[in-house]
Amino acid sequence: MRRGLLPVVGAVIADVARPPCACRPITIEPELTAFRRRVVGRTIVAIDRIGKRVVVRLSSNDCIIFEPRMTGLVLIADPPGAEHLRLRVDLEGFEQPLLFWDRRGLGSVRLLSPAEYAVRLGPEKIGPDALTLTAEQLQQALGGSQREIKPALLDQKRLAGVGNLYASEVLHLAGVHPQKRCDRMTTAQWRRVHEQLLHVLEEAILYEGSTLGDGTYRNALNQSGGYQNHHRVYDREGDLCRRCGQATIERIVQTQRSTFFCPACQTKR
DNA sequence: CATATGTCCTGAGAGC
DNA sequence: TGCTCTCAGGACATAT
Repeated sequence: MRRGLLPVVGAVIADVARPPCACRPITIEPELTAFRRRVVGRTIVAIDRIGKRVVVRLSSNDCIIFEPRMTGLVLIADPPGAEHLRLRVDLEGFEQPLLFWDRRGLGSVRLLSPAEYAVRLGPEKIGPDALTLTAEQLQQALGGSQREIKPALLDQKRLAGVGNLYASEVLHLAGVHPQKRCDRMTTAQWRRVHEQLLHVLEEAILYEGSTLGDGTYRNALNQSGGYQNHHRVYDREGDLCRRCGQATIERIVQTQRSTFFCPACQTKR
């Protein structure tokens, strides 16, 4: 999503509007009048990412934080539908505005000053990023926990950027059972989890994400991803494991979230 | 402090 | 066919 938005770096914001929407409004902070006053005329100097959020850095040093959650999209293309368009950011000299579209409306858009950013998205709130931390940092972040590894991988305060789908995929390739307790993992197992964390995320980025059955995820140009065709366990309950070719994929629930795994490839030991 | 649970939202799909 | 019900999961507030 972030990479697809890079073409708007250098653009000047001309206006911001909240298109009329029959659905319940999402969180936009501050309210639109103040939001507009602080962004119109500013230049987009960078598009960054912190954990799962898109960070649009402005020449004022303020940042627009897009938090898409499951169904939110940040687009520089026509959205998937006319409904559920939540915010439009017009750019000088650009045909296409920057859009925030969110079918379920659990996402948000926030304009943060550097001081607000430091508090709300500081290291207390967002842990080291999954794409850049070392195996030692991963073990340091989660190794002392008594929780099961799979829910621990989703704790954004300790490790940023891993979602439910990818947690299952990573553990399958690492050969680690999702119910394995963090404090009972060996250093070799942490190294394998770290290795597959990078591998899965980099591959998923290469394929532009996973567009599941409901068709929600699209890249910044409103194109489908392709990684769903490479899933080894996610949403494959009852199907044959692609790794061992023997066992079938099982589904369990951990802290209210689905987990998929192969009972043969992923040992509890 | 460390974890777990309830909540928000909409539309797809299941089951009748 | 059309209705109701369940479920999907990311982050945060609240509970244990």
